[in-house]
Order: sequence, then structure tokens, then C-alpha cells
Amino acid sequence: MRARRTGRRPGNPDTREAILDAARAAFAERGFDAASIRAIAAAAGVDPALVHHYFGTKEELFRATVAIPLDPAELLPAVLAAGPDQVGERLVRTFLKVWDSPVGAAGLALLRSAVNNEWTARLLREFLVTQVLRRVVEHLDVDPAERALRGGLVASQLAGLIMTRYVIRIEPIASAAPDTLVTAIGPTLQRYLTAPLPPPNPS
Amino acid sequence: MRARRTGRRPGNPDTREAILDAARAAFAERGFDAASIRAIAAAAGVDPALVHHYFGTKEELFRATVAIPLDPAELLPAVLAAGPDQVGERLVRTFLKVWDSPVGAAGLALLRSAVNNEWTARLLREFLVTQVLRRVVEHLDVDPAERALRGGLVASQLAGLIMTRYVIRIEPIASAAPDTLVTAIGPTLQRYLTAPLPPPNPS
DNA sequence: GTCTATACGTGGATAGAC
DNA sequence: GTCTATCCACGTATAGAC
Repeated sequence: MRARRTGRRPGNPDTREAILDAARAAFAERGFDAASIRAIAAAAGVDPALVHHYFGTKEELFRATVAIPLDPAELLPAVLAAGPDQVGERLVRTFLKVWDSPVGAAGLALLRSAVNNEWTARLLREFLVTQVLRRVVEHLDVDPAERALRGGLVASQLAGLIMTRYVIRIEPIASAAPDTLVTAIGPTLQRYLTAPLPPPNPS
Repeated sequence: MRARRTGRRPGNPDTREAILDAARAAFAERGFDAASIRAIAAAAGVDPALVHHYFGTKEELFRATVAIPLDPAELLPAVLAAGPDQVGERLVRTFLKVWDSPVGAAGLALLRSAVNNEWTARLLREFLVTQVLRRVVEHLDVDPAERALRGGLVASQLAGLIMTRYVIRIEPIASAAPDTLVTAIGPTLQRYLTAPLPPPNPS
């Protein structure tokens, strides 16, 4: 037995993927600024210099981390095509499915960074507005002038769901079953999307 | 004319307050980690060492910054006492009044920090749960076992309102008139607080 | 390809002079 | 009280050896 093939990684295995996984977790957990390349490298079991070798700067690593194939253009049609009757519940259900999955980590990374980083906030805002909200409201049978507001209201409820479930972790939202949240929050989105918007009523 | 009283601050003016103001703005804008004592001192026009002299550690400065007299125990009774009929709208209105005021900066500081900082998240969570949500739901005429969930749902919508209006700044939420948001979001909270919660319905 | 060594910057905190 | 000077820890990034 000349070579021991069990111990450490021999040549160039999927080190790159290991780094990406560690980076995804670190960015999701601590945000862009607080996540350090050293910590990411340590978590991946490699040298910090390797991270630079593969990804260049920290910012490029971040982009590689969040640039996973999460394409709303693929998910949303199924949510919207089934007709407007329970689109609210379907939206929440799809949303939770994504965020409870591994790609949710990338979303969390983006969100955490958006809070402390203007260019990430811009990135997130534009992604939400042009890729998600616009698609959701564009085929609604409502006054086109109301669409932006309806989209914004939907965003507010969904953003808050993310915050309370994954970031601030308020119970019982944080550990509620998806079905519980779907039945509770779905009607809210339904109303934001399709119900008549009452005129502002100062009091 | 021996002493010039117009130029620079002579002895010990309200330097302390100047530091607090600068700190409030910096923490609100950049969060706990990203806000530097050096930058705060520069904004206040004083020496960084003075900040330590007045407040000790950065953490103590932060606590002094967010420990403004925002006592939910004073605001909430008026919101809740008027009866349960439009408690949702009154909640949103009161909420926006606070967040659009200067003390909202302290809240933003707390929120921004909570996203990247576990102990701040804990601080915010406990403040919300014990000081706000519990008070809101405790006198509701609903099944006590449902109160935590109802409080969490309210928190999710309000947290999302903050995120979309002040942090990610999604239009038209970011610049909407308070009345618009009150009439749009009030009924949501009303439903979360008082409407029957349908049982989860897997599909 | 992978690692060691290091340059370079930033930021919190303290000691001590004035 | 206010400032100068300094220490120390940490993190990004690069150069270069193996």
C-alpha cells in the first residue's frame, strides 16, 4: 500500500464546491461584511488563499454565492396560471418552499447584506420589483395604476414573513408548519392582490 | 474682548448629546458592526477617545443610543382601549407615527443590527415579544392558545412594512402617505388579531 | 493547485499629557 | 474634559515558494 487514499483530499477534488457551500452558509448566517474569508476557508477545510485563487475578491465570491439558478420566471407561472382564486395561498406556499430549501440560504445572504449594504439593497430591490412583483401583478384584473401598490403590499407581508421566521425568529412563526402559515397569510396576499383598495381615510 | 465666545466650543457643552446624535444616525444607517466609533466621533466633531470617555465600550454606546424613551406601555393602551373594532388601523397608524419620527432612527439602528448580530436580534426579539406583542394580544377575546400565533402574524406584517418602507425601500410603499398604508394594512392586522383562524389545510 | 508569509488597512480600546 | 499616541486584533489581498 503505497498511497493512502482515505485521508485527505488528494489533488483537486470539488474544493470549489466546498468553498461555495461554506460561503453560502457564512453569508446567510452573518451577512456580507461580517462573514470573513478566513472563516469560510476554515469551514471548508482549505486555505484562505485558495478562496482568492478560485474567486478573486470577496465581492465576486458573494456574487457566485447568490447567483444560484433561482429563476422566478420558472416558478411563478405555475403559481399564477391556476387562476386568481387562491393565488395568495399558492404564493405563500411556493415562497416557503423556496426559503426552507438550500437556496433559501442564498436569499438570506442577500437579505442580510441588503440591510447593511446599499449596493446589495439595490440589487435585491431591483430583483424583487422587476423579477417577482411585476410578474405577479401584471396579469391581474385590476386597475393598472394600483398594481405597484398591490405588489408593494405583497412584498411587505412576504418580507416580514422572512424576517420573523428566519432572521429575528419570533415564535411560533419561526417553527410553524408551512400549512399553518399558508392558511393564515394566504388570504392577506389574496386581499392585497384582488380585493378593492379602499380610498385612504384620514382620521 | 478677551474671550471669543463664538468660535469653537469652549469647555464642556453638550458634547455628549452631539455624540449621541451622531451615533444614532450612524447606527441607524449602517448597523452596529459597520458603524465605527471613529466615524461617529468625526461626525460629532470630537475626538474618538472622547466617545470612550463618555460611554465606555461601543456596546454601551449602542445601548445608550437605542434606550430612548420609547415605552410601548405608554402608547399601546390608547391603541387598545378604544375597543377592538379598528384596532388594526390604529396599530398601523401609531406604528408609522413612531417610525416616521426621530425615534424611528433608533428603531432602525436596532433592526439593522439585529440582522447581523445575534445578541441584538435577541434584544429586539425579546423587546417585541414581551413589550409589544404580548400587550397587544393579551386582552383579546380569543382562544389564549392562539395568542402567540396572532401576535407573530402581526409582527410579520409590521416587520415587513418596516423593511419595505425604510430598508429596502420598495415603491410606492417607501413614500406612501401614512393614510394609504393604514387603510391597506389595517384590515390585515385586524384579521390576524380577531378573525377566526382556519385550521391548516394541506393541499 | 496548495500553502506560507506578509503587506496594508481599519477599528476598538487604553495610557497619559495638557 | 479633551486630545495625542499607541497597542493590538482582525481581515483582505498578494507574492512567491513548494
